[in-house]
Amino acid sequence: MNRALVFNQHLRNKGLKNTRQRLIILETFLDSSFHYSTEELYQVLRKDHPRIGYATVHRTLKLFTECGIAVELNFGDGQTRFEPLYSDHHHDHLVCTRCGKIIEFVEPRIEQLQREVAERYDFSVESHRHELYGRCIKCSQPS
Amino acid sequence: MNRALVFNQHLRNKGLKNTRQRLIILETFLDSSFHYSTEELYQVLRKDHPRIGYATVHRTLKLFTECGIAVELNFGDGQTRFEPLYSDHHHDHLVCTRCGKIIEFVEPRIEQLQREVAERYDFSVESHRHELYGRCIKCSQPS
DNA sequence: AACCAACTGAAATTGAGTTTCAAAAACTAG
DNA sequence: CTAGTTTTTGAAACTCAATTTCAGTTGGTT
Repeated sequence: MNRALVFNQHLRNKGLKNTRQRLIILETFLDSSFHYSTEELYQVLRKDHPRIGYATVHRTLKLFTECGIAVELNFGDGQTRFEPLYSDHHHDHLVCTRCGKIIEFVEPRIEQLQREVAERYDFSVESHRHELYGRCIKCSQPS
Repeated sequence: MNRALVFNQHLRNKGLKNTRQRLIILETFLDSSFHYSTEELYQVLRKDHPRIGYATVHRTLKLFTECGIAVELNFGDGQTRFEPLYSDHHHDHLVCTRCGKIIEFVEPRIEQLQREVAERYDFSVESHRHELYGRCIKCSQPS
């Protein structure tokens, strides 16, 4: 999946415009595998593009989510984070509560059990959230 | 586990006082299996106890969390919800995105796989969050 | 080139959560 | 029981991320 293309399609579909700011934000966002919050991405962009406003960053991240090239994540720190989707490959997260490091994991057997649980309750699943919080290896070393 | 007792212990331990408001909030909270947000519990309490303030409800729910008789949950609707803990029995949630219904589920095999995943990344888990979002049986019937 | 709808960025607004503060209530010691 | 001390309460103020507003700007279409 070419994410820039998907984004442009989305703009066209909705009669939106292809602006300089949106391009810059898209590139910066996709070039990183970091899980940015709006504020963090805004700060990064400000270095090279001081004229781009916070509201524009916010609105553009919402557009990314709308067209499926990003997902909103919430790790309970009071900030919504946005993760660029590199593929259709689903994964979940380990979140270090000390250093904030985020590790992605894939475990098909868990996915399968989720389907079983849903069936047990006649529930049709649209999405899920699964995060493990704790200490990454560095942060669990004795200091 | 007697939750009222645990709460009283907690108050004593921290040199806090046993007030009328705290007792009322505790009873109302435990008498329901509902997953209240602060606002919702406040509205319920207001019917019989119009003098109890929002801030008191908020602070009391925080106390419940501190002493372990409640947990904070966040289902992505912008409101923190509080779940009374009836036992030490861990469970996760199915959340209906249409009617808001919350179903609790237990699946030890998922818990086991979580431990395996954590081990794979040398990660020591402190807590986790696992929610499936979709339609409950009523909301997936053709209307 | 002209037009118009969409966009931008600064500032204002929203809303959940939290804190403040003066009056009230709960405990403690006498 | 009473006085004294500390915590609590509730209303209002504040915080902070998220969202909206709006006047001036830009994109892209004719």
